[in-house]
Amino acid sequence: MSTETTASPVRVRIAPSPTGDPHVGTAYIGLLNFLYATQRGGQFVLRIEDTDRTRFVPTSEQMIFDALKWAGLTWDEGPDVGGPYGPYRQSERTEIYREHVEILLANGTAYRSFETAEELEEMRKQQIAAKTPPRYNGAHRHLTQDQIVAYRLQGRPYTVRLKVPTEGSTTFRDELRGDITFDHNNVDDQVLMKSDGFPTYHLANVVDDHLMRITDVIRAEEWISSTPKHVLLYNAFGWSLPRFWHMPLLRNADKSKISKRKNPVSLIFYRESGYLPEAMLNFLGLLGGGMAQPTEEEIVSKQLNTKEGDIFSLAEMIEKFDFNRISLGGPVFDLVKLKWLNGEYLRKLSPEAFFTQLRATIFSDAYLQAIAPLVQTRIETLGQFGDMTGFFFSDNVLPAESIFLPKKRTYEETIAFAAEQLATLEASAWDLESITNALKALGESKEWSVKENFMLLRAILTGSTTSPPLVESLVVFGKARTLDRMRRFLEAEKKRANQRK
RNA sequence: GUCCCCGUCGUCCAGCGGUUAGGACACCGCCCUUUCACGGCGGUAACACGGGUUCGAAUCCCGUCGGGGACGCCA
Repeated sequence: MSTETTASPVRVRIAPSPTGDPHVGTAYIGLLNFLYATQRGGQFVLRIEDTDRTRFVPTSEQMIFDALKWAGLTWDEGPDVGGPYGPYRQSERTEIYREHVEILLANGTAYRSFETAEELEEMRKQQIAAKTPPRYNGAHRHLTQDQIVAYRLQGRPYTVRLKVPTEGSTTFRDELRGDITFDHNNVDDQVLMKSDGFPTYHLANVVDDHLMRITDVIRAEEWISSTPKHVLLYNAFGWSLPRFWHMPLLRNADKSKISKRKNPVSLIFYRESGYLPEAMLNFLGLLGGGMAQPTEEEIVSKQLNTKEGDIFSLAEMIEKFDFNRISLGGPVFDLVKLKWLNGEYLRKLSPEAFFTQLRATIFSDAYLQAIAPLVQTRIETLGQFGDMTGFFFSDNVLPAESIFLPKKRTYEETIAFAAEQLATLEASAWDLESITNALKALGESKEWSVKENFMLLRAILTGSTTSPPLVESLVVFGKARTLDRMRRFLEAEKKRANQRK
């Protein structure tokens, strides 16, 4: 693969979107970018891609910073630390994108498109029904100047689309896979600027990568099929291309792209559940190859236990991780192996350090202080504290059917309702009032009494019919762990139901 | 459906034309042990299939099949 050195220093970036909890995939790609830059004495940039106002979550950006720092990754430039190529938040760069869209409009590589979202949706539906590839039909590619002026005078909203050539193809080099070619009739006229004036990923990404002097785009494999659009954009601006490295996608056990339905994907979850960042990083470094296994001689000379080949620090990854070793099959994110690794790290700690870890996370003063008031009014001896709060400190809480099933409900409707509760909590802000209101609204719409509603959730969360106040407990236990517990409950019941059949 | 990517034990990796196909997790057994875990020892288990190329193919080529991704005014 390419080993040529460029005159310019290596600059890479990760570009997460603040749309929810920081994702384990962001940490994975972040680690890879970090390693690549560090190994080459380059810079690692963090850019926040917050151009989708409909999915924007205000607390998310800070969580991304915190989670990446927790994992042990640091960046040289970013919204929080600044840098010479800022701003590093795309919502603060809209003027830049607007100027660049004008360039494309002027040189004829982009055009205005006046269809509404509804019209396009209708078109897509018809195409899918007709089993043809859903693609923009190019209706407004050749509007006359008069028509465009007329539409604009009417105040009709418009998007700006990339004018993909009708003939020919685009070939680009993927550093891991070699040349990849896309025929232009398989490349859609991508929207570059939405009617709200915000750019789409494709435009913002290319413009920013160029302006921020990014030399290597290291991102997930899911971007391969939009890379020709990006290449066309670089060409339209007359810019030179960065190198593209598409990393294999993390997978669920069934090989589909990793998703929160089938795996805990929130880094917050791992932090709050007591995973060590070193173990997480080590595990991510294991996925996709990259780290050479020790040779037989090394095992002998360094007296390595064979399993030590799987255990390595960030420093060792910086030293040894080799991008040309990466294997292209999407690795399954295997929680079982992560847990084993985490256990290895935990056991290696000195007793003092282990205790410190415990006190910093699962038995932190803050956590205990939040829990204490929930039991004080109902406690008789301090010794009962554990009895009343065990579920806060346990990982495996699975209620028996006799506990969770309401008297007047069937098993099926109960499981269905629990799934609704999960969806509701997932969408809810994590405070007493929001959760209470969301849960009650759900109960009303499905005609579940408050009692049935809350008792079911209580059973899932605590494994018991008695507990400290439910919603207060939820708040303290945290969103990430609550959702995980509910998903595990649902998963366990699904398995149980299948076995009964 | 169309395009693109991928294909070694259940899972994660080794293997780069000649290996009894190796290691780790998981699983099973034995040892250690008052229990459980840790630790130690051992075991089950894979080159998707079919054609080439070659003296020789897990390794190179082609096809088939299988898996995945993309096809949004999401990223």
